[in-house]
Amino acid sequence: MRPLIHPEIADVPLELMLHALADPVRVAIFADIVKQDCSQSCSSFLTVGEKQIPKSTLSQHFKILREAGLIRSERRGVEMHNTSRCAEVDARYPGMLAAIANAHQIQMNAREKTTAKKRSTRR
Amino acid sequence: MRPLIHPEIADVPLELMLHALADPVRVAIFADIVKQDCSQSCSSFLTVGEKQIPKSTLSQHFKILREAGLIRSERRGVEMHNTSRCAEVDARYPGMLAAIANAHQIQMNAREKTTAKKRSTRR
DNA sequence: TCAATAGTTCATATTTCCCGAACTATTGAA
DNA sequence: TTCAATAGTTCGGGAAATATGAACTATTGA
Repeated sequence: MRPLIHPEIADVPLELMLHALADPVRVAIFADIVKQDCSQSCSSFLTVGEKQIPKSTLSQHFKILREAGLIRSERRGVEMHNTSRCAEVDARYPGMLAAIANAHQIQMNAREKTTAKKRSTRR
Repeated sequence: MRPLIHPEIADVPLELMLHALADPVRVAIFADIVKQDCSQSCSSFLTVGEKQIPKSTLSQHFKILREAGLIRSERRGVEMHNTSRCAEVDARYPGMLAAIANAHQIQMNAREKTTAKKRSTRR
């Protein structure tokens, strides 16, 4: 099993970061890791929203976030300890990750509202 | 020839916007349109950086930016008039596009420096 | 009416992505 | 130590998304 790759932020093209966040599952995972910036095992994301994510897919998603310099993953016994690298990224690209995480939250809130409305009108 | 689509910002998933910007050519085009927020024809981007972009590819790129709600394209005679929709996006997701455009600029500056260094060391 | 210019659409070859199956690594128990 | 359980990774191949040449459309100016 090859070692995990954690690139220097300076070596990550901006597009790679944006690509990593340009997926509903990954941006949700990332926003979650940022919010409660303590450990987060991979398997705690086997369901994201309503969706079930297969283990192998999840592993790929974490790899993409990792190699985009957005998170750091360390083994802690049998499971993984994932933390965000926000501070490092922020030093290079100020405010970007915060703005994206914030946007994600805004979108979630907007969705919450519309699904609540749908429920109340029996749709 | 079917009419161009300009969705409401509220109808564009955040991921679609990020996806649109997660490409080196598109983020360069977008940053340029934002910077000098006057007209920018499509064909003014037939070369981006060092790269030659085929016309058909460029057309796809503009379509993706447009349908992600990031730009507005209007016909002006024989060519296209592209403007950013930053203000509208900003109303929903404050600061996000500015932070990304800024990040792109920072990356460009960093690259400028390293290529200058390479040139000076005869590489 | 025609040629020139700017962009779009279509077809398809290529690339990327998803996910089941098999594998690896760590731990705790027998 | 061996074994079972748990957490994650890797691999392979089918599905989906991209890139681009060729053909097309729309507008203008001669």
